[in-house]
Amino acid sequence: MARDSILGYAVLGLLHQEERSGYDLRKIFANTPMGTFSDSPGAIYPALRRLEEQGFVRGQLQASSGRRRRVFRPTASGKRAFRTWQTKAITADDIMHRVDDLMLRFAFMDETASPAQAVRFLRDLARGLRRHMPSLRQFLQANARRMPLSGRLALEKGVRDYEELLRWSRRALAKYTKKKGGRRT
Amino acid sequence: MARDSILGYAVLGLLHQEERSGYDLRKIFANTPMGTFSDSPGAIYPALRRLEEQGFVRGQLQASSGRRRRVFRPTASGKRAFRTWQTKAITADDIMHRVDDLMLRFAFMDETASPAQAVRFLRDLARGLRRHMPSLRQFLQANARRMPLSGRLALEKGVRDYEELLRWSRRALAKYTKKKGGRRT
DNA sequence: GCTAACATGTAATCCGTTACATGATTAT
DNA sequence: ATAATCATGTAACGGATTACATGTTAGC
Repeated sequence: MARDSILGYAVLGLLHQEERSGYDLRKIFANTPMGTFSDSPGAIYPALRRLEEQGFVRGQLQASSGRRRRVFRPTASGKRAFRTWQTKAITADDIMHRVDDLMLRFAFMDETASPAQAVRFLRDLARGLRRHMPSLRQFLQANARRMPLSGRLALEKGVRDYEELLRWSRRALAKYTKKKGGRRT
Repeated sequence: MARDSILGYAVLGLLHQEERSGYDLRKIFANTPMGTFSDSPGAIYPALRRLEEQGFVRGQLQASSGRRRRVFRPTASGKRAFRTWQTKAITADDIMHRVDDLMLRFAFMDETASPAQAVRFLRDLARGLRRHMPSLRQFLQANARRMPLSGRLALEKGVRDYEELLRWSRRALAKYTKKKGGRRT
C-alpha cells in the first residue's frame, strides 16, 4: 500500500487482466508501448517477490514437467491496494512530477475501477491542469525573452505538453459522457 | 563520462550558465519547470560530489564569514563530457525510453554546443521519430479494438505524444533555418 | 525573540541496472 | 547437435528518497 514503485503498480495492473508469469511481463515491457518499464529480470522478479511479500499477488507453479513457470494473480488485498492508488485524489505534485503515473492509473481504469471512476479521474485531472497552467505560462512569459532559442523551444514544449494533456482529458471525458449515460461517482 | 544520472547532466548544464551553489540548484528544481528533477539535498549534494570526483566540476568556497557557500563551475573536462553526451547520436532506445533526456540535451544546445548542433539534433530526432512511429501506429491499430476505452485512450495519447514531438521538431527546425543562415553541421 | 529562509550535509533504505548463472524445450 | 527461445533467478553496484542533523542570517 505504502511506498511502492510504479513498476509494482504496472505489474499489479497487468495481472488484473489475466494471470501471467514474470516472463510474460518481461515480454510485454519489451514489445509493447508499456515498455517505459524495465523488462530486465533484475527488476521484474524482485518486484513480483515484493508484491507477494506484501500479500498483493499470489504465485502458483504451473506444469510440473520440466520448465517451471510461476503465474501470478492479484489477491483481494492486492486489488484493493491497486484501486486505492488508482482512484486517489490527484495532487498538484502528481501534475508537476508524475504525469506518467497518472496515465498508468487511468489506463487500467475501466478494467479495475469503473467508467464512473474514469470520468471522475478525468474531471479531477482537468481541474488540476487548469490550476497548474497559469503559473507555467507566467514563467514562460517572464523568462522566454532572455532565453536562448533552444531553451525557449524546450520550455514551450513543456507548456504545450500540459495544454495537450488538458485537451486530451476533455476529449476523453466527452467520449465517456457521450457513449454511456454512466454518471454516478 | 560513463554511467551518469540525468540529474548529474542537468546540474552540469545549469552550471554552464553561471556558477551556482547546491542551494541555488535546489531552488531551481523546486521553483521552475526544470523541477522534474529532485530538489532534495540528498540528491543534489551527492550529485555535486560525484561530479567533482569525476573532475567535471570544481567547487569553491565563497564568503568566509559565517554562512559557508560553495559555488561550482564546470571544468574543461566537464564541458567536454557534457557536450559529448548532448550531441551524441539519437538511438531508437532514446526515442522509446528517454524522451525526457532528449529534451534536456536539446534545452542547453545553444548555450553549450551551437545552433548548428541544434539543427543536427532536430533533424536526427525527426528521422528517429519517423522510423519509430509506424510500429506504434501498427500496435494501436492491431489492439485498439479489443481494449477497454480507458486503455485505448491512454494508448492513443502515447501515440499522439510522439506525433506532437515530431511536429515540434519540425517547427523548431524551421525557426533555426529561417532565423539564421547557419547551415554547417 | 522568533520565524523564515539560507546553506550544507549524512544515514538508512529501497529500487533499478547490469551482469552473471542456470537449466529446459523447440526448431533447424 | 546446436541455436534460439522459454523461464527464473541472484549479486554487486549506484543513485534517489526520506528523514535527520546542524548552524547562520535577515526580517518582523
